[in-house]
Amino acid sequence: MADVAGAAGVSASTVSRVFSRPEAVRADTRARVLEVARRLDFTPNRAASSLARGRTRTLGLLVPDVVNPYYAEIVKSVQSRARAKDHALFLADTGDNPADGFELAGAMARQTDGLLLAGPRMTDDMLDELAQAGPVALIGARLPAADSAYPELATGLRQAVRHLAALGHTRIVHVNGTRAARTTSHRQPMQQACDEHGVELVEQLGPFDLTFDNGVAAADLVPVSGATAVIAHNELVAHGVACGLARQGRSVPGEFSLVTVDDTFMARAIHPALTALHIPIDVMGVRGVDLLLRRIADPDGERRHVALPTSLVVRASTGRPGGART
Amino acid sequence: MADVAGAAGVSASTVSRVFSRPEAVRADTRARVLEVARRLDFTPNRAASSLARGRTRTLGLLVPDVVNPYYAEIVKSVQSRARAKDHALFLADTGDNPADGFELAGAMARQTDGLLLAGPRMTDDMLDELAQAGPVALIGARLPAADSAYPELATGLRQAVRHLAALGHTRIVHVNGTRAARTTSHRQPMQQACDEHGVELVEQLGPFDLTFDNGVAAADLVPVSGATAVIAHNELVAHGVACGLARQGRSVPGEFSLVTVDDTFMARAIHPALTALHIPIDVMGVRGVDLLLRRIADPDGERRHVALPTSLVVRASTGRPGGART
DNA sequence: GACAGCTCTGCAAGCGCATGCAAAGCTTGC
DNA sequence: GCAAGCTTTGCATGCGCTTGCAGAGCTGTC
Repeated sequence: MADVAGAAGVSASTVSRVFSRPEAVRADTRARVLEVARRLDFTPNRAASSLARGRTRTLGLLVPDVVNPYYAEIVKSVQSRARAKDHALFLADTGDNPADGFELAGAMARQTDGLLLAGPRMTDDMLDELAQAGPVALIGARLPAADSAYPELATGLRQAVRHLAALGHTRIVHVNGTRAARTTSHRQPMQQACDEHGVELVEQLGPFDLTFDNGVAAADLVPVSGATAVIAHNELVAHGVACGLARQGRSVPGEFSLVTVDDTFMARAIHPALTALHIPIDVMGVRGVDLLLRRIADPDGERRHVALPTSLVVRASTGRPGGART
Repeated sequence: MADVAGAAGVSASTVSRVFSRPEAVRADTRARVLEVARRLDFTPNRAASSLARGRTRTLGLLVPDVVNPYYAEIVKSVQSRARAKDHALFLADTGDNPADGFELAGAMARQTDGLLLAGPRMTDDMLDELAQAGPVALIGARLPAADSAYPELATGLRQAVRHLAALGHTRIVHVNGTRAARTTSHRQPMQQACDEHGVELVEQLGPFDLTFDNGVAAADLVPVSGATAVIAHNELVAHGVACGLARQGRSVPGEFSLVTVDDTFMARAIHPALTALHIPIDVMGVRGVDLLLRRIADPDGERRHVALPTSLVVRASTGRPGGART
């Protein structure tokens, strides 16, 4: 920095200001400094800047599993937004273990300005503690402990039920996970929607997480449930169900209709393409970043919860029961 | 830090040493300091440490598209290895544009100790420049400019051809991309293997990248090619082909056999599960990180190129041509 | 018992940038 | 033409940690 200052005939502070608060420097000096900086290939050292400011301009993102396309899309969206806001992104893959996630989050909190938790796998206590310790925003889950951007699934689920009912289905299986209230809280609206349309609802809560393999296992139970349609509570499990049904030689949507919650590129990458409850993941990521940045700027501001609308995208995996023509 | 030093009755330097070079401090003082640090909830400030040492203990990873499971698995593996080696990971999604990737890489290089490039979408000149400027390692591609961990595809491809020939196929389509030598360099071994087994090879290099949509498009051309088997040069395009064939009502492996290069969870998440040329992505990520760390430690060491073995995993998407029984 | 050779600890000087404060330069109004 | 008020710049200090150097404490040897 000193070199640039010398070459441009100004003091180091002016050079510093050119990069940190450009509006505080007269336009022509600024231009001159920038020109010299470019010529000397100078860029402010981030570490030094972080130290002096007490800000790292870095955000941390924790996801349970980057390989899951749902989270991969969140990562993509968050990364892009963070970059647009001139922040770098630390990524950590926490796995399913709450303790690991908490520990990782703690470690990360110390080297970032704030944390973004997507699909957090930790107890409410842990979350409270993290949110207490520093800026935190949640993506894809709504919890009182921190700001959050989450999908408003209730109306979408209602839409899905209506769609199936309209096609003539009278008994639906809902393949759901068991991971606490965060995924089971949607039984209520589902049940309501079914009641409204005179559809029977079978909640299949198997003792499992929403994984592909468990979807395959669930597929075995579908035919014996007497239902003709399945709503899977995430896409991985939906693909498992689709795959399991195919292996049994069952046709979709001929014998069974299938709707998935979540809508990543994979829903369109199989045949038949899945009818899906679309969640605007990209928007969720953007809003998450914005919430976090706002919290960083104003640690004591009011807590915000942003609900994103979901909607049904009808594709090829749903049809009339029994394969009847419309 | 001063507080801890005071409370433990030592100087700040000792506290610093406890965290940065613990072996240089006597065991009992170390224990005492650690105890006090724990009690006061003290952790060394990364930014200050980075500034003083000139090392960030941070690695940067650039991928063209996190949503592509191939890269997602690389991210997972790299992240985990970096963490095991006590380094944090910056992630950037560069998209397909070489210039963007280069610019992002440059920005990232300045705030990390080294860069990991997975499936780099940039010109050799850009790569050279980056490698010149700082530690760089390549994942999934072998180029002279930098250390690399890459899949040795030739033998795997030969295996795939042998497999198809053994099943009775005599004409194979190879759906490949056009992105420079990095993906087209495998025509040679393919051709050789085909010659050895008396199989005709149709190289379908369409003017496209290896995306899902282009796979769907390629599927239209498969039936008219007269071939009975397809080898897709990455998994996305393979899924496109599978999907395209299914939409046309063609059966796999009944009418057409399909082999994919790359083997992510998606290969098993569709029906029929894809016969795949397995690439040990996790190992590749680990080796990439190790190569980079070694280069960081010894910037002038000899350049290394680690070839990872690939092998064919036979699943349900390949069979005898015409659906004949074995 | 003295001295060489260790190990362990403290001192002090940075690492590269940000910023409060004061000085210098400029504008505006009367 | 001058003072008040604003903008622009430089000085000096500090952010929290690392590390070369030197002194202090120890061990072992002759």
